[in-house]
Amino acid sequence: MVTIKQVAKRAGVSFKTVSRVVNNDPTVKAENREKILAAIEELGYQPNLAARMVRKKNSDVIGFISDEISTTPSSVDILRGAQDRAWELGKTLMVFNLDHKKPTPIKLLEECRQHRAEGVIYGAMYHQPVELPETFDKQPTVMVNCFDPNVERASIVPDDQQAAYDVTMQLLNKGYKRIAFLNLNPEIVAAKLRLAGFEQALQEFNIEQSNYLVETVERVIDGHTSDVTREVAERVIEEFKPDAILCGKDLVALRLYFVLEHKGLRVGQDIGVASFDDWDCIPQLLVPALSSVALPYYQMGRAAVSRIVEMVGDKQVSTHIDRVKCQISSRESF
Amino acid sequence: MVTIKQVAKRAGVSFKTVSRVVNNDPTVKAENREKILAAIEELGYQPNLAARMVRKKNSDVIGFISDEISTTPSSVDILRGAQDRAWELGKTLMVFNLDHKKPTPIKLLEECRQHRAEGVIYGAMYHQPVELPETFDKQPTVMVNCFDPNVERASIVPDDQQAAYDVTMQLLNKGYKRIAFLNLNPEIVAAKLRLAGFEQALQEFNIEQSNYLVETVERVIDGHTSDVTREVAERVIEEFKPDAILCGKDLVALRLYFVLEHKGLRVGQDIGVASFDDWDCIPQLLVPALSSVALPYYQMGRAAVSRIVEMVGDKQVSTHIDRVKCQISSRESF
DNA sequence: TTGTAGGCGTTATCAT
DNA sequence: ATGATAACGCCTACAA
Repeated sequence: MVTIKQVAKRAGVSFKTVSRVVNNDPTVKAENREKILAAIEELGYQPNLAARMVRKKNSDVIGFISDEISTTPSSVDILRGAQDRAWELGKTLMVFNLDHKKPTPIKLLEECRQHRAEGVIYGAMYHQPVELPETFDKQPTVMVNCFDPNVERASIVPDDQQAAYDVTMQLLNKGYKRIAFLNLNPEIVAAKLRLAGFEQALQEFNIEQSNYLVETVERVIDGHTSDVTREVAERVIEEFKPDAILCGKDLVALRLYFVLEHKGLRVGQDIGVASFDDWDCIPQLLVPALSSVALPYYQMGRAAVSRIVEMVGDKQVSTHIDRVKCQISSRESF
Repeated sequence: MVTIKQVAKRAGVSFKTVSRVVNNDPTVKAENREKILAAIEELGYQPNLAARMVRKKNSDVIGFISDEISTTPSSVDILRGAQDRAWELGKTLMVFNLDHKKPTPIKLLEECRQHRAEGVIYGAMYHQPVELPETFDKQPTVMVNCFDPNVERASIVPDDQQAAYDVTMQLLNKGYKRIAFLNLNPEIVAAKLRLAGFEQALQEFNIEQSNYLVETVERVIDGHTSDVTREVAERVIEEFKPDAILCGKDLVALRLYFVLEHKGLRVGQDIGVASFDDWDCIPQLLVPALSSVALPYYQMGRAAVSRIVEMVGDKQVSTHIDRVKCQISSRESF
């Protein structure tokens, strides 16, 4: 590999002058700068970041420990956002995956520290509580799409309650009066928060208990989650006769579309449908296109990096939880 | 940060002895090893990889330039596979995303070289030709899910032709006699290869041209691809009356299911359906569950890292193209 | 404006 | 079995 000294020799100056050019120090004679830049070009010199890192105190590296994030199709956007923001700020994101049978978070954190990461981001595949080991206190840490139920830690999560409130309000404002909510497994954080937002909106409209319904479409048996959307949806439509259905995620809506197609009910006309996730191409693929509340994963990823860089700079630890607003992608299903 | 010297002081030995312990050099007295390990534990010492890298010639870093890979839900599995394999081999994968309006591949390659990456993997979101700049010749390079149409370069791609051949053979063996193939945009590599595999199987069964049909379900207008599965499927079913339909991807099959539901045709009974991708939970979500040929993304990611590590070790450049076999996930749709 | 000396944390060499 | 000493490529401080 080409070193700074070889460039210096080629350009006929001392290596320090080359260093100045590389680091944009203005105190270099234009003529020398030209020569040096030419030499750099010719030799294909690239500064050795490792050597630089040894001498300087900052590594410009941010660790990202992703708890099955890249296993889940939608939440990869967190990584994309984080990557993009890191690039903008001149930082390098070093990503480590954490799978079922894979290294512990502690091992991955050690890896981060060996690379002298200035801070560490811990991201989860879906909004959930995560108890991080104490070792995470040793450097700035930001949690994305998760939070520590015991310790106060800087966190970025989607505002699920606002999301449910907003979409329910929009349904009510459009005149829907009997809404059924096909919620996810009630144990998960998002389901709880969305239920709260849903009921909050209903209260504002003074909708009575008999005029709305909440059902779960996920059965958990032995830790395995199975989906029962079709049977639940059929029953709900038969017995409760809703004029609109809010789905816990796009895949629930997708199954619902099949049920409605089968029953001859036209989405957007005979019955309104709304959903959460706005996952990839699924909403546009459906006919009519599904209105869905987008989870702001990309923004969350960006926010996480912004936050960690702030923490590294200020040294002041602000441990508040950022709830990122979710936007409704309005289409034709209600 | 704790240095090796601080550990040495604590343990009452020279820093070189500590270095030996850290690097598993057996020539250290057991008693001293104990003391040193204890000191390391107490101080929370983590070796500085940057400093190590300055001294050693190998960085154990592999660069991964992902061309919109993480934008595409399925192909992230390439990254997962690469990460996993890298971890197994004691390497660190440094991932850089390449988006539409983002840094050029050349810039990202420079980044890799600044980190002294031992080799670079270039991954694409879907099987396609990619012309890499000449600068990629300067170090071991492996292409995943893509290939260079001009230069011979080590590449890992899915065996689309075999995939189509296998699934078509399976359809024919099960007794289907009039197969319609709803293929993707014929300009893309996968579509061409699959068509070849499809026809190869038909020939082996001596199926005449009048007894199979190939249609495109993607319209490209001004560079934008739009899907016309529904209208094409309706026409094909009406006019050609196939007993089985092979879909270019799961999302095409998904749309087809709606058409079939609408027409009252029962999948797996009145008509067989097969597909490519085996994308996430979509195949299982459909009723009956969709049989689909899985793209071996995870394996390809692993293979890419294995390959680059070999190249780094052997210095002998083998530029052949690895075609990774695709497995059929058999379910109930045919 | 430029160059020299010293040091960052580690590994390699060669004594002891 | 252990420890000085040099070296890696770069940056900082200071001197010229």
